[in-house]
Amino acid sequence: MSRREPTIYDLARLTKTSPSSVSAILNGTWKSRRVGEETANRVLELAKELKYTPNRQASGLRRKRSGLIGMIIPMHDNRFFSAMSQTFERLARDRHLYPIVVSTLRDPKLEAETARTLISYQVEFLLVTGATAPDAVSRICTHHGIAHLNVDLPGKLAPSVISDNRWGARELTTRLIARSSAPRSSQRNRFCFVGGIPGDYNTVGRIEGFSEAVVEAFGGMDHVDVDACGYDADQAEAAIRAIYKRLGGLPRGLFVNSTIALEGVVRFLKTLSLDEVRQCAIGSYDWDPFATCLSFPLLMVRQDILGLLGKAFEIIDSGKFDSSEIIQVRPELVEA
Amino acid sequence: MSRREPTIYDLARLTKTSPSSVSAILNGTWKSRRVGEETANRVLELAKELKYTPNRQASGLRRKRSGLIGMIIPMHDNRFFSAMSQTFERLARDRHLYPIVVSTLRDPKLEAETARTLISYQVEFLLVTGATAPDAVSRICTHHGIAHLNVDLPGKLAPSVISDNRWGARELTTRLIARSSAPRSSQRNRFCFVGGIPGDYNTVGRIEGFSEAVVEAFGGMDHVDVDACGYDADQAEAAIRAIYKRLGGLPRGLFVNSTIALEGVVRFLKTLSLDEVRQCAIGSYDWDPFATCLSFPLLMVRQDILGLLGKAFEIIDSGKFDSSEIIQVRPELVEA
DNA sequence: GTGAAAGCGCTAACAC
DNA sequence: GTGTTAGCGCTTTCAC
Repeated sequence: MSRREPTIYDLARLTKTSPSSVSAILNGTWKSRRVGEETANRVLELAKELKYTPNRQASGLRRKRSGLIGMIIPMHDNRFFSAMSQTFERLARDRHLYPIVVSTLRDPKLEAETARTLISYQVEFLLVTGATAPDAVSRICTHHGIAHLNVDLPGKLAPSVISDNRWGARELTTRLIARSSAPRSSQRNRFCFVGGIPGDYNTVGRIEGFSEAVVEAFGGMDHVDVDACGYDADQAEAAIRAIYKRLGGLPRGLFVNSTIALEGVVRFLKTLSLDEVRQCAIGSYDWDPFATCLSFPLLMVRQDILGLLGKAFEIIDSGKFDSSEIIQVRPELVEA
Repeated sequence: MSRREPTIYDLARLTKTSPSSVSAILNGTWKSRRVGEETANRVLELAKELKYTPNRQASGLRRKRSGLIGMIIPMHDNRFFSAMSQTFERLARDRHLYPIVVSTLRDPKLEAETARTLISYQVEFLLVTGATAPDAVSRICTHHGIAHLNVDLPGKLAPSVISDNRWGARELTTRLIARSSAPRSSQRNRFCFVGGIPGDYNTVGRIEGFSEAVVEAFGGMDHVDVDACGYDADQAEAAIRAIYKRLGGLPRGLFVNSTIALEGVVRFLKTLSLDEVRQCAIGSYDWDPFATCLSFPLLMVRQDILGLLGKAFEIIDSGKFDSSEIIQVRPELVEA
């Protein structure tokens, strides 16, 4: 327990070589250093025997890089972001970078603080995912010369890779319209949008896509039919209830902006007859495997996580962090 | 970009003090060092102006601690583990430890390798959550003198904090039995268990609890009624289909061992009439918010994540890592 | 009250 | 082919 960890000095002493040789051997750098094969083996063997573990703080300090790549996300406890973490880890490891994922709870202060802390641990790159204030993080990173980029929500001071919300929403809506049929009541012959936050970048894009599709099919759209009531099941439940009351029934189609909102919507739909619900073409922007458990058909937009992070790592690989280009990645549509 | 980051030497030079004073001031250690208030302010101000950020690799190297606490989990992309990550972060931060969560995909080799890497970054503590081979990780940690403990799945070489699976399963089953009623066919007057892996520690405990409750209520249990078919929706779907065929209908009650298995079960239940399904008392070991969307009542076991990690951090706070005690934390029961 | 200096474990010139 | 040495940026003992 209190046994000092062996260092390269110990290895050098015990194998009668020098620290520099040991270092080179351990790092596989012995192309440049023409170290004797026999010496190398001796060292490697002893290292294994002693279970030598390099001290990366020391190594990082010396070479001024840590081998760390950070990603900040709003929260772990969410299907989308946890899938991001999973894929991020894999892509980072492929590049021999050690991934650190930290959540910042949509709190701009915590975002900035986390960025600073990660920088103090000398992360080499930082992915800023779904940040509330990405530009503040960018300013910090830029000041410290840390290569970084935005994912999921764009910023103005670094490259951004985001979902093509507008395309996804348009496509989802168009397909819903195609599979729907006009209800008896012309009053209810409309599509409604529920969920999300009015100012939110993603919501804005989705409303745009939704509107485009509706206008194209119906020749116009009533703004009353868009209710960005928040990302919350209860609010969504209230929203759909209000729609139902206003129209005297369900609309021809419904665009639910997130699975959390979908929860609330379904809570309300459960109070209706299945036949009534099946008359309404329902889609959700966001994917949840549990949706297969619903008793009515549901069309979902599933974000292309590998596509998003793949593009992000392309930028990392290329080293071009200076643009503030926005790359859009199309999501896919999935039947429940 | 290439501007060298300011160090305490720069701050010392510019404020005409010494690195040691700057260090003390920046660390708030100036109780021990009786440093002049005025000097302190000068330094603090300049540090802010220059956006000085300490280099934690250097500091960690010197003081032989990193301020890092690691947790390995099987995967991010899972409700239970991602909730663990979320809570872990909070509890770690409360203790001024910086949390690093890494997934190891239930792969013993990756678990060991990850432990070694985290150790090389000098983590001060390691939580080993849901590990396939916790003892192998323990051996590595012990060798390097790293305080660590197991969570969710127990090991023999470190303290473990786990869910009381047996209690939870027994309670769930007992309540399901209480709310159920005998079907017309006596052949179907039984409870079935679906999902999980036969050898798996958690599944074993849950089957025990399930059996106890069934035996108590019915005076016996048929082993045919327990099908640990795997943690997989398709397998669970096949399992419930087989049960249905064998019994000529649904059993009196059903214990589904995980929400992923529940998905498969629901897929099958959707093919039946709602009335038929409502006749069967269904429970799931594991919680998912989406379950509120189901059209039949469901009783769920929700693991007490804060309870589990709270206990784990109690051990960390107390510094007693030498026992291999197993602490059990009771889950709670939740109505869908 | 403050400064000088040693050294944490490692890497990379540079010397031989 | 191999060893010596000077730091990386920080903390901490010790001296004044």
